[in-house]
Amino acid sequence: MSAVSIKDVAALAGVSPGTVSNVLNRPEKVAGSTRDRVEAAIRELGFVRHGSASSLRAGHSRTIGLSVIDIGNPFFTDVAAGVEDVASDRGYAVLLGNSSGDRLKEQRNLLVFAEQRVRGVLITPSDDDLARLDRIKERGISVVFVDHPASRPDQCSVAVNDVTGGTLAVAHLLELGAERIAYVTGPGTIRQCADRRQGAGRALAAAGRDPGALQEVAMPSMTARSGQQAAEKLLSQGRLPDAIFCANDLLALGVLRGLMHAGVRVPQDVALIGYDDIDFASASAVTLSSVRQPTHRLGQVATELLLDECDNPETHAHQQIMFQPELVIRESTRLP
Amino acid sequence: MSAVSIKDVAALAGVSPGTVSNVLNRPEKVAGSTRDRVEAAIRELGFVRHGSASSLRAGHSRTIGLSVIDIGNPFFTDVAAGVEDVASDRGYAVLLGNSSGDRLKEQRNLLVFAEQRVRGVLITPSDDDLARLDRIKERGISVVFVDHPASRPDQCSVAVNDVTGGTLAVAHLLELGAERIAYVTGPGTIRQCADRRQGAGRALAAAGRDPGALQEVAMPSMTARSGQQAAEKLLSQGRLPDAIFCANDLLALGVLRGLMHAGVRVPQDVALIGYDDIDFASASAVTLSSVRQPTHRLGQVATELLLDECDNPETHAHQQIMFQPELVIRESTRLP
DNA sequence: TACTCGGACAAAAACGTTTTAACCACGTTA
DNA sequence: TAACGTGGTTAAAACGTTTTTGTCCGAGTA
Repeated sequence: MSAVSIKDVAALAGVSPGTVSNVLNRPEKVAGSTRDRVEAAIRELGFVRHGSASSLRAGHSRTIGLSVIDIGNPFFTDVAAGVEDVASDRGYAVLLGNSSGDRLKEQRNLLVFAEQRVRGVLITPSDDDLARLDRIKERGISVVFVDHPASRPDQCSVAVNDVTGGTLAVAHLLELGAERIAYVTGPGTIRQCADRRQGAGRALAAAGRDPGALQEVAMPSMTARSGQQAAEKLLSQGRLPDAIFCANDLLALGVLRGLMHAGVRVPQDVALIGYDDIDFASASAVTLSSVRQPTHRLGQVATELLLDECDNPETHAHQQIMFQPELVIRESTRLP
Repeated sequence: MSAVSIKDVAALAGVSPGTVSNVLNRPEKVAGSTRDRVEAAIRELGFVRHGSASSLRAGHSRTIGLSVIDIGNPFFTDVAAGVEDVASDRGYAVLLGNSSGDRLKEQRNLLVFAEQRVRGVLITPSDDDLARLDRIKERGISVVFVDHPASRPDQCSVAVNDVTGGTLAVAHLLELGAERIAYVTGPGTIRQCADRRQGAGRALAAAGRDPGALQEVAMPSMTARSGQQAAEKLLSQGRLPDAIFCANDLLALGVLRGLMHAGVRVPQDVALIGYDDIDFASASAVTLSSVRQPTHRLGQVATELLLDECDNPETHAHQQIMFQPELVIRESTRLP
């Protein structure tokens, strides 16, 4: 049993418990010689601080909560890795919550976070219901949005400009000479999908076309399976488009597979571009052009903002950071 | 601020704090009418228990630690999802630690877990150094191995029989009539790779062949990139094998891409099989045959074992559970 | 010499829960 | 009638830190 407490350390070092606490938390406040003695005692006894006791008294823990929509999506996995990176560096632990897009589960996760008195919460909200998050903030827990721009100036957020991304993708397709373009997307309620669609419209307008002239195929989920179904749908509708823009890479990989199955050549017959630039985009049989997001960075920066807000509440200025996406051209839009 | 404590609830309900604690933890010990009153007060005040105070006094938290080798690998992601599932169901929070295969990081994560006084730890150990884990167990923290059979009877583990898996894969290739088979694998120190190799040898022996007659290509990492390099290596060595067995799907996807690039047809020219059956295996241009592991289940069962060990220490019997893998045949080994 | 000042540490009170022992009223049993 | 449970509740003592206040001692100042 881990019976060794700060008192044991204090006794061994011949100081008071308060002094041990000081070397732990404000080493500069204690004289060098005593500090050495205490540190030696800590090592000798294998003391590790009791986080619960610490946060009970201090009023806050060294833990942050991360709530994502789908831990199975490589996009969120990359974000999580970025979060874990900097949190772990700063000695913070990460509490993981996976909502699976379910509001109830998200709610329950937030409750668990509240019980654990996390220092702050990183969340990719599954919808725009902010009242729920206000209840968290009333508890003095900071909240930072990830991959979702905050609509209010009283909180931080980190996102990537999806409108720009949509423009980049479709402008690229237009440059290839595409006349008829299809947009394979997820549910219309998803902000990312809508923003990317809007960006696509801008690219069309900039080329002197009708911004609405996009054949839209909306699927209920954004998985490879849905992508393949979308391809079948397109194939059954007679004349294929010249180019297809997919709202994420999973959809695009599915579309790619559906097309190849039908003997349609990519990019010779149809050009194809995805979104996210997940690792598998460059590993598919025909490597996938995509719109890259600084995913890992997203997680890192969000965590840094959160920890800054926690550690320097008075000087902290809320920021809504918007990254810019980047076009990645690979075989699926490169004519031989 | 979340100033509402158990005392406030007690005051409003007209009972003592101890009674509130009882309705929270042993509802059956308190009379129905008082219970109702207390629960009403809890709802009215929006009280949420202070986890730190609770675990400080109770001596244990409602938190478990999960340490994985690579959160970017879909295999581990699936495991994590399974863990999160049952932990969340039982009201436990999951602390995530990503070791990236780095022993130091793994060490640091375990320290953080110890500080948080987690109830137990789920870990896919990156090596067989058990002394480190003994230090954790001395602290009264239970440890369950995930995807790694425990070598000692004093702890639980959940794993999948990799020897069987290797046998399944190679027996299948032999049935297809393969004469010359290659094994593309990761570092030899990884137990999974070695076990799968051993299984492959058994299949060869069972077919009356030399168990060593396998062309081995060992790569430093088990990613798609490495797989592609492996394919290039095979291509440069002159005559290709009839069939290739890869130690995981990421490698296989890379090999597939490398072969297709060189105009080699799969499965007509070379049959290909991977391992893990990650989602992307069925989404690639040529769908990938693979050896399926009950990944999600692995995470679920491991968590159930851990929580059982924590909640019923006296009746708990340590178990080393070994699941059986399953062959999944897709296009990459299916002759037209 | 008397005084202040500041650095280094100690003592003790708090943080919000859980848990133990004590208590009380009220039937049941001898 | 007296002793004895018994179910329901309370009071109070923990749990291991952090933080505030206080004390001590020696150096610097007048």
